[in-house]
Amino acid sequence: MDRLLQSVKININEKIYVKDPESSDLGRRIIEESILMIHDMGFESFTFKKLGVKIGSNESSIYRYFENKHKLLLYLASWYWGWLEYQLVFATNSISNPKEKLEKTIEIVTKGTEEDSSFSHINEVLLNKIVINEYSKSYLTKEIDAENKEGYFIIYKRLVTRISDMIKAIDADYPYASSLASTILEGSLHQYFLRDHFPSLTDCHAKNAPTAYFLNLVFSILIPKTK
Amino acid sequence: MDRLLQSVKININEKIYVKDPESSDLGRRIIEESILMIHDMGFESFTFKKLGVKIGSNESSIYRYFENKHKLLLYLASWYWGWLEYQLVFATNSISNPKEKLEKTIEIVTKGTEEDSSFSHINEVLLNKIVINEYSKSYLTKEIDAENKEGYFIIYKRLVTRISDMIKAIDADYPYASSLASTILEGSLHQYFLRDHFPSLTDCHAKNAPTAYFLNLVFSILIPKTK
DNA sequence: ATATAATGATAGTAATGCTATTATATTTGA
DNA sequence: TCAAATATAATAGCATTACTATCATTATAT
Repeated sequence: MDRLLQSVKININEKIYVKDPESSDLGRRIIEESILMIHDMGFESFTFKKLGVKIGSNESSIYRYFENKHKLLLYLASWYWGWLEYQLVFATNSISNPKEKLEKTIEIVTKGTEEDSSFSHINEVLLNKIVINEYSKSYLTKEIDAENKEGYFIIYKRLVTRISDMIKAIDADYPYASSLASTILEGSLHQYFLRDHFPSLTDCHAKNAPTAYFLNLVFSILIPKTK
Repeated sequence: MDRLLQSVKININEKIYVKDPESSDLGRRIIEESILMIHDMGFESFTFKKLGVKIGSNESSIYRYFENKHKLLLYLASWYWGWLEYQLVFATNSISNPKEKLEKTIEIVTKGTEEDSSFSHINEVLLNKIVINEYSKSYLTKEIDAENKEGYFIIYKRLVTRISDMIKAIDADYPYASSLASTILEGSLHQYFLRDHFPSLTDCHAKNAPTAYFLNLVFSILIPKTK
C-alpha cells in the first residue's frame, strides 16, 4: 500500500474509547497487542487481564482506554473499515467510468489483505482476519440499536453507501442497490470464512477468488439491464 | 405449515446433547423456554441458571441435557435448519422443472418465518429470529474445525449442498454454485438483520423482500447464460 | 419391593468483568 | 526547578458466570 496511508489517521468516533489509544505509547501497545491476541486466541478467550500481562501493564490501565473488550472490538473494526474506505476512495477517485469504478471497488473490498503496511503498530493482515472471524459479534447484540444511534458503525455504513451509490450510477433502475452493496461486503467476509473452515460450501479456493465471484455476480446483474 | 410436520422428528447429531431433550418433559421444557429466553435477552445474557429458575428446575439438571449453552445453540440451530430442509424437500420434491424448483427453494429459504406451527413446543417464529441474530456465533469460534469434524453442522451443509445442486442443474457451467448457495442462505439472514437494525443498508423493507431480492439476483446470473 | 434412573438441592471453585483505592512515576508549565 | 497535574501500576475486592461434585429425593420399571 501507498506510503501515504502511513500519515493518515483513521478518524474514529470518540465515544468508542475512554482515552484515545493513539495518544500514548501504552494506548498504541494496547491496539498492537490486542490484534495479535484476539487473532491467536479468539475474541471469547481474550481478556484485558491477559492483555495486561502481555504488554507488561495493568488491567486497570487498559480500562482507562476502553470501557470493555466489546468497545475495543468496535474500535478495531472501525479502524479496519476506515482503512479500507481510505484505500477505496484513494484508488477510485480518479476513475470516471462508472463500471470501471465499481470494478475497482469490488476488487478492493473483496481482496484479502495479504500484506502488512508494516509502518504502523497495526497489523492489517491479522486485523482483516479478525474482521472475518469477529466482526459480526460486534453488532449481533441486544445493544445494537443504542450503539448504532451512538454512531459506532458510521464508517461501515458509509462504505456500504459508497458502494450502493456506485451501483446506482451504473443502473439507476436496479431496485436493490443497498442490499447488493451490503451483500458484497458481508458476503466477501463470509466466503473467506467458508474457504478456511467449510471449503465444501464455497468455490472460492484460489487466492482472491471472492473478487472473481463478486465481479461476476454484480456485473451479471447490472450490465445486461443497461444494454 | 402442513400438519404432517408435526409427526416428523428432526434428527440431530447425538454428540450435540448429553441426553436427548426430546426424550423427557424436562428436556422439552428446556428447549421451549430457552427459545423464549434467548430471543428475549440475547444469547450473551442467557444462562442455565436463569433458565433453571424460569422452568422451575435446577441448573445442574439442565447440564444433564447440554454440556453448555453453546451446545444448546448448536442444537437449536440444527433443529431450525433441519426443519427448513424438511419444508424445502417436501415442497420441491415433485417439481421437475429445474428453474421452478430453484424458485420454490429460494422462496422457502428466504421467506421470514411468520407463523408458528403451534403443534410442538418449538416456536418457529422466535427460533427464526434467534437464527438471524445468533447463528453466526455458533461457528465463529476457535473450536470450529473440531466441531465441524464432529458433524455439528451437517444439516446446514446439506442444505447449502442441495441448493448448490439445484443451481448446477440449471447451469452446469456456472463456476460458483456453492458460493451462490451459501450467499443465499447467509445473505438472507443478513438482510433480515439489516432490515431491523440498519435499514439504510438494505432495500428489503417490505414483507418477504429478501425473497424478491434473491430471486432477481440468482436468475439474473443464471438464466441469461442458458439462453 | 427393590433396584435404577431422573431430578433437585446445596455447595464449592476458578475465571471473568469489572470498580475502587492508593502509590508511584512522568510530564508540564509557571 | 519545583509543584501540580496527569498517567500508570499495584493491589484488593465483589458479583456473576460457568461449571463440577455430592447427596438426597422421587419416580419408574421389573
